Amino acid sequence: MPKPTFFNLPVEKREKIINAAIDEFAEYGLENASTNRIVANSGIAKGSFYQYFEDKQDVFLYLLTMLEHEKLEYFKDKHPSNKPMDVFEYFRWMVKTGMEFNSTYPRLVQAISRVMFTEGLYYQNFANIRERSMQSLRALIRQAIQNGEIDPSVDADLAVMIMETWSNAISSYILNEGMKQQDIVQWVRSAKTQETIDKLLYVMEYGLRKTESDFAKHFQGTTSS
Amino acid sequence: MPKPTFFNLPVEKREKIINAAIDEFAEYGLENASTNRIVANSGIAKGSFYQYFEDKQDVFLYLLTMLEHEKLEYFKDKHPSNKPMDVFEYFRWMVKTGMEFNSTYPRLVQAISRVMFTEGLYYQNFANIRERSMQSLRALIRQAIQNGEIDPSVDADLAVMIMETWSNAISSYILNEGMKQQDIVQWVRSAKTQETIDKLLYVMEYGLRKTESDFAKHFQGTTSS
Amino acid sequence: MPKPTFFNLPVEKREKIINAAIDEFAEYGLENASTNRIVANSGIAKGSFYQYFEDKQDVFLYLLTMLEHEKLEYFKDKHPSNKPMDVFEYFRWMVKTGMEFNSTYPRLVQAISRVMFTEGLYYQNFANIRERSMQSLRALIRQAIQNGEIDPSVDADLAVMIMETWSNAISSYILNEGMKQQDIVQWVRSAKTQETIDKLLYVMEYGLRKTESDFAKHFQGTTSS
Amino acid sequence: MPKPTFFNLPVEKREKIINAAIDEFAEYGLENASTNRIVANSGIAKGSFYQYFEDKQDVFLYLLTMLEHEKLEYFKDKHPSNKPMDVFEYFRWMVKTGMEFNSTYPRLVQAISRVMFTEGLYYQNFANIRERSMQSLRALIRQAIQNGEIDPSVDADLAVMIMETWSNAISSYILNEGMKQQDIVQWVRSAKTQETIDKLLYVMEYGLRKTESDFAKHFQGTTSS
DNA sequence: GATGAATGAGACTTCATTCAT
DNA sequence: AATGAATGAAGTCTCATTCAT
Repeated sequence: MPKPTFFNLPVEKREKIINAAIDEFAEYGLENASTNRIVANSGIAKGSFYQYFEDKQDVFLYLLTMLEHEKLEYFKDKHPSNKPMDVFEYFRWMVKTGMEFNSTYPRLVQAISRVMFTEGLYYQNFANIRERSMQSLRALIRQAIQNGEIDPSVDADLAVMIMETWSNAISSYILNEGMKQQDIVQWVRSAKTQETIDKLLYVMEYGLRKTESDFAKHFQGTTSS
Repeated sequence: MPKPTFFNLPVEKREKIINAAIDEFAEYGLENASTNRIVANSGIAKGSFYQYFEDKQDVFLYLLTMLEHEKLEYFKDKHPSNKPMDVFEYFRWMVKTGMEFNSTYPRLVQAISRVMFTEGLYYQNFANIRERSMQSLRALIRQAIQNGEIDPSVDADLAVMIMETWSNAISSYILNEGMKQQDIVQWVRSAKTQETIDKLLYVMEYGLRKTESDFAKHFQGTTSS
Repeated sequence: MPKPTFFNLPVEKREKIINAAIDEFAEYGLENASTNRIVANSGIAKGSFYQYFEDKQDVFLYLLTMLEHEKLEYFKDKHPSNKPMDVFEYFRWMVKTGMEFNSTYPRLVQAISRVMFTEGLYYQNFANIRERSMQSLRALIRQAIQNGEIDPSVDADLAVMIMETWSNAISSYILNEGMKQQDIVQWVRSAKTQETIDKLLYVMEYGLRKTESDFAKHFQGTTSS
Repeated sequence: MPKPTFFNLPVEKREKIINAAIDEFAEYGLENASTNRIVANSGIAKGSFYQYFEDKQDVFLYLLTMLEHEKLEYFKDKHPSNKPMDVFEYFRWMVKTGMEFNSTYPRLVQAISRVMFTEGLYYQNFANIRERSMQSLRALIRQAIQNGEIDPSVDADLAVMIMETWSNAISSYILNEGMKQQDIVQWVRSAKTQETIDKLLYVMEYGLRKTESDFAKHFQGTTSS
């Protein structure tokens, strides 16, 4: 985490540094990011960087908490407080709200995705964060299986993996396409984009949902650990 | 491609170099791979490396063609020649055979996946290879929609993306889990692993397959370009 | 041009670096100059070199501007303001003042001459500088032909080439001999050296000067483009 | 000098090697010439090179003797046996025949000039060769002064330097211009080129020749060592 | 005699980090 | 608190030369 000196800086300067860092990570990843370029693009001195942060990774970790914080705020505002939702409705709301959020901070999301996907596995610190967000999804799904919303013959762990995969896939698909647009926020909220998301989610949901499907017949008595 | 000098080397030496390269790419990706470490782990002189290859990327490209070649051989042997299959049966066969193949060359597959996923976007050369393999899948799916095997209200491009996503997700899931096992080949062929794959494929298939599902009702008249 | 960091250095250090660079270029030329040796002889770290300069050529370009600057200053002081001079008097003054200047900065001049003569042709940057100084000479000579000071049957371009050749020849002759002397400045200003220069110039002048020479008879009606 | 193995080679192979070497030296000079490229362009093995020659310099020295040999042959054939000539006539004949020779072996001459001018000073071996050719010129001039053909107030050493300078200047001027032509041999022998050479020589000659010039008056009683 | 693989020194350059001012 | 010069390790790549086959 940044040192106190960083938070004593005037907001403008802080933002300049953060933006330079975001651009650097988005472009080069964490390992290949150059602190030299970051300070050059921030207009701060080399030494100052090390008075604000421990090192490169420290900056990145801060971006990560920034993202978490912003995401929390964003979701808090949008939470459909009183409607009762089944797990798929909930997941759809989560994914769609996530997309909206991503389109609001596209560079930040891009930078962090870039690093998490490519180098995240090798940094212990990141593994923890990933694990945390997975656990809440797993709890949700266990509940859904108990509620009879998800076919019980589908393994809970598999279901988590499936939903996580979809969440990531949709995210990166939307972000990639969106970066080509002029106004990404508007594009994400457009009817056509929303329909695309709906279709993707529907395909997933239809595969998972408990029906009088053949699923049980196919896999009866084989539930895995 | 490697220079002729490389192919004149004794097999042992060649394999030592290749293995060192695979380990390096698997661990660090392409950009961050260190030729210094490769030569150190190969037990060859720094100058020798450049008598065998143009540069780092040259080595990687060779691994790529190696993989393509081995995969082709592997699939050729296993092709179920005379059975008529629908697209899902075909896909299931492809994915399963792919898994088996991957478990036979796990390090190589891991190294290449690592690079292709994370840095592939930035190298024009790789984009072409990726595009080539996507096209055959796209043709397959167009055919399947015409044959009435896939719900036509699902966009063909989306279906490609969905199946590709699944293929990748299953691959990396199996590979990750498999690397923890003692005998990865045996583990992949075990009944339980095969069942897991089946479940994942089934969920996908059930989402996509043309049924009297609500899919058409949901999205009728909205088919996008 | 050097980076600002270079000019912030204490004078001593700057001179140590510059001297090491001059020695290196004088000894090895530009292409073969070794930054390794330069830093070793400067007593600076390898990385520091690249905080002061872009690269080798950057250092050399700086030496070039240094020379131009010093030369300008030197000539400004010595300009014989009010005497009217014909082209040969002017050329003699220029050459002699040039020799004096060279003897003041012999190593620098030597280093730069070395590079300009041998590698100058291959660097576009240098070609321009050379061209610039030639043009003023050409203008001078055209004028002299019009004034009847130079035999018009000598081609103007040839005359330029002749005078340039002489200027260079005298320069390198004097510099070579001078480097063997203890006190080069004093040696250049000695009566004997000055007489040698006079003789060389005289031979050239006598060949070019318009007289009732046989020149016109030899080449009448044959003036080439 | 090349080892005996070299001279046992079939002529074709020998020429291929020599031509590759000439091209390399002409392009890169001696220091920067790459034996790697020479063997590549010769189509011979790396080791073979060192069975034919000691090293790079050995090849170059051989080119030098080749040039000397060819030049001698060329001049022998063309010698105007019975005409009595004064020193200037002789010099003119020498320069013009030299030009013709150069145009017959332009690449070889170019390669050697390139190296001799730029790096020759630093190789002791070359200094000797240069000295040898200068001595014959010096003897010629001493004779000419005694014969009363050259103004005795011009120092003999200076006269040598002057004539050598001219010889070089004309050589490089003609070679440079000639390399731009389609048929360099024809171009050198053309009336116009010959006239240019004549003019240059005349200017030199007129400066040096003993006349009732002011030269003696200018420099009387000052003859230097 | 011919080959070409092997070698390690040295080329240029970038890097993250420290520390005196 | 801010600066930016200093550092040397590590990066990729080329080189001339040797030597076992």
